Amino acid sequence: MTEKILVCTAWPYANGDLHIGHLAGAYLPPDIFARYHRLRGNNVLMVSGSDSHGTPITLKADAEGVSPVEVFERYHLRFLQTFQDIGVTYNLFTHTDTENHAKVAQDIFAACLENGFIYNHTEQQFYSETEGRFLPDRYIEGTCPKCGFDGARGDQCDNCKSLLDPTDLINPRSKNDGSTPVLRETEHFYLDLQKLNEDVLDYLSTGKEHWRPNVINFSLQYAKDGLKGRAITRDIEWGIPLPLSGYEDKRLYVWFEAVIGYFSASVEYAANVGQPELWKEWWYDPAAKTYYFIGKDNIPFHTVIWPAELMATGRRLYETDPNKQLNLPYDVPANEYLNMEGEKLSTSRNWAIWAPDLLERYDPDPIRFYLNAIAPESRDTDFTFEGFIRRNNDELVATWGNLVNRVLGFAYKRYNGKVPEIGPAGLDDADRQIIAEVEAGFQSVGDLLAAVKLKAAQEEAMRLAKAANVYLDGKAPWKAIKDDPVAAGTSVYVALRVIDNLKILFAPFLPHTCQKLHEYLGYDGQLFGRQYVEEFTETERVHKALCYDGSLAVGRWEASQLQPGQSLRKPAPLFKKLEPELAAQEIARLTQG
RNA sequence: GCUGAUGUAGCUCAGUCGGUUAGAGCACGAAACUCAUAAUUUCGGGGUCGGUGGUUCAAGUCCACCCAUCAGCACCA
Repeated sequence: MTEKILVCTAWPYANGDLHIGHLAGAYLPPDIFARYHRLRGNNVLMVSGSDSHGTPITLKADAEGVSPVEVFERYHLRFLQTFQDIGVTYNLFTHTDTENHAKVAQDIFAACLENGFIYNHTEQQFYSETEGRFLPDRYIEGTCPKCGFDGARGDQCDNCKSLLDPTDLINPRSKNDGSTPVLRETEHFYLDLQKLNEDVLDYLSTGKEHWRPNVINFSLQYAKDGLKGRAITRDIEWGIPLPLSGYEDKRLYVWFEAVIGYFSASVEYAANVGQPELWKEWWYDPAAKTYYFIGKDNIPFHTVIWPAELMATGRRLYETDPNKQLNLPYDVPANEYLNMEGEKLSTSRNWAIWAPDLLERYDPDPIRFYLNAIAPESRDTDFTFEGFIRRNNDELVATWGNLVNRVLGFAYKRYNGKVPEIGPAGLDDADRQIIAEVEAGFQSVGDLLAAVKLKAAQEEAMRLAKAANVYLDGKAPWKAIKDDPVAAGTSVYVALRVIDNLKILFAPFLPHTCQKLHEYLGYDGQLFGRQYVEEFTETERVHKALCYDGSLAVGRWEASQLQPGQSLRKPAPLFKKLEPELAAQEIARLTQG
C-alpha cells in the first residue's frame, strides 16, 4: 500500500550558516527518513525553507547596515548549496518572504479571527520618538532594578540573570541612539490558546504512543499547566502585514507565521509542479502521516501552538468539503542537542563547525554516517573529531567499505569483470542463509527507519555488513579458486548479491556512495532523484528554491535480483581512511577561530 | 525557583510485565587468515547500572529524596 508521508523540517533562521548541530538534529534525520520512504515507493513530500523574518535577522541587518532582505537572501543561497552538497533532498526548500507564504499566513490569521480565536488587547510599550517606532525589548537598555547593573536588556539582565519587563528598567534608553523611549499605548492581537486548551489536551492524549517520551511528556505538561493567550502581532516593519485595514504598521509575529510555512510550502510545491490541489493529498487525507523534525527548543511550537493554530482555522482552509479536516502532526521526533568536543555549540563564540566549511574538506557520506551515528535522539551527544575519524576508519571503511572493495575487486580481477555464474551444484546452506539474513534487513532496517529510530537502523545495516564479512571468510573464495574456480565463483556471486542488497539498505544513510556502488555493480540509472535550484517568479517577487525530481529514480526497497554474467565496472574504494592527526589539526583550526 | 527529559563498560547505545553470573558495536589484548584501504574473522579482559534510603523472596527495572546535564517557563523561535 502506498503511504502519503509529509516530512517537515525546522525552518532555519537565515542569519548565519548551518552548523553540524543543525544537520544532526534537524536536517539529516528527515532526509534519511524521506529517502527510505521514497525507496519504498511511498508518496513523499519534504518541505521547509529559510525563515526570513524575526529579530535575529533585523539585528544582524542593523549591525551590518544593510537591509534584512540582503541578509536573509545571502544565507538562503548558502543553505541551498549546503543541502545540495550533503544531499538533503527537499521537494521544496523555499523561504517565508514569498507572496504565497504571506497570503497563506494572512488567510490563516483571517480564519482564526473569523472563528473567534483571536482577540485584541491594548498595552503600554516603549516607543522611540527619535526613530518613530516601537522598540523591541532587546533594543532597550537600562539599569537593572534588582542588582543595579547598568547594561541590563529589556528582557533580561545579563549581570544577575533576572528576567525583566522593560518597564522595570531604571533610566531606560534606546540601544540604537541612546534616546529615552516613552511609553505609548498600542493594540495587539492575541491567539486565544486558552480557548483551545481542551482540544489541544485531547489531541495530545490520544494515539501518541509512538512519540518520543520527552516530546509527549513535555507537551502534555505544557498543555496541562494551562495555556495563555499569546500576542501574534508586533509593531515592526520587517514581516508580514495584517490583512486588516487600520493596522498598516503591524506585522504578524514570526512565531505565529513561521510554522505556517509547512502549509504554505506544500501549497507552493503543488503550484510549482502544475497541480495546484496536490498538497491536499498530505493535508486532508486522514491516512497521510505528517512528521516534524525539529530541535528540542522548538517542541511546544510544534506540539501545542501549531496544532492550536490549525484548530483555530476550524481545521479547514481552501477546502469547501465540510467532512475534511486538516491533519495535525502525526509525529514530532524532536532531537536533543549536539555538543562539540565536550562543550555546547556557541555561534557567538564561534564554537561550531560550519557545514560549508566541513563539506569543503570531507565527503558528504562519512559526515552523514557519523552525524547519524551520534544523533541526539534521546539525549545530548558530543561531536569529536577523534570520534569522527575513528568511526570513519574503524566502522565505515573497515566493515562496509572494505567488504565492498574486497568483493568487487576480486570479482572484477578474477572473473573477467563480470558477475560470476552459479555453479551446477547450486547454492548451499551457507549461501542461502546469508542471502536470507541480509534480505531480512528490508524488514528489520525498514521497521526501524519507519519508527524514526535512525541510529538503530544504521547499526542494523552495519550488523548485516559484518555478517557478510563472516560469510566471506568462511567461504574464502581466494583459496577455493585455486582448485575449484566454479565453486568459488558461486560464493563470489552470493557475496555480490548480498552487497547489492546492502546497497539499498545503506542508501538512505549513504546515498552518494551507494550510487557509486550501484554503478560498479554494472547497473545504470540513479537510485534517487535529482536536486536542482529553480527560480520562481510570482507577481512581483522572485525567489530561488531547492527542488527534487524523483521521476527517474530507480532505487527500490526490494531484494536484489542480481543476474550472473552482468558486466561490472572497474571498482574504486567508496571511502577514504582519515589520518588520526587530522583531529588535532581540526581542533587547532577551531581554537584559532 | 517551577515543569519535563536524560544519567548503564573509554565512546555510542540495548535492557520488554521487576526474576538465573547486566548485553551489543567500536576502542583495548591475544590468536587465525592474507582477496581487501594493516582492512577481515575468532576468542578474551573491561561496568558496585549518577548518589542515598525504601518497597519486595527478588530492583538497572517500582517509590522518595538528592546530585549532574539539557530544555521550557523570556518580545528567541
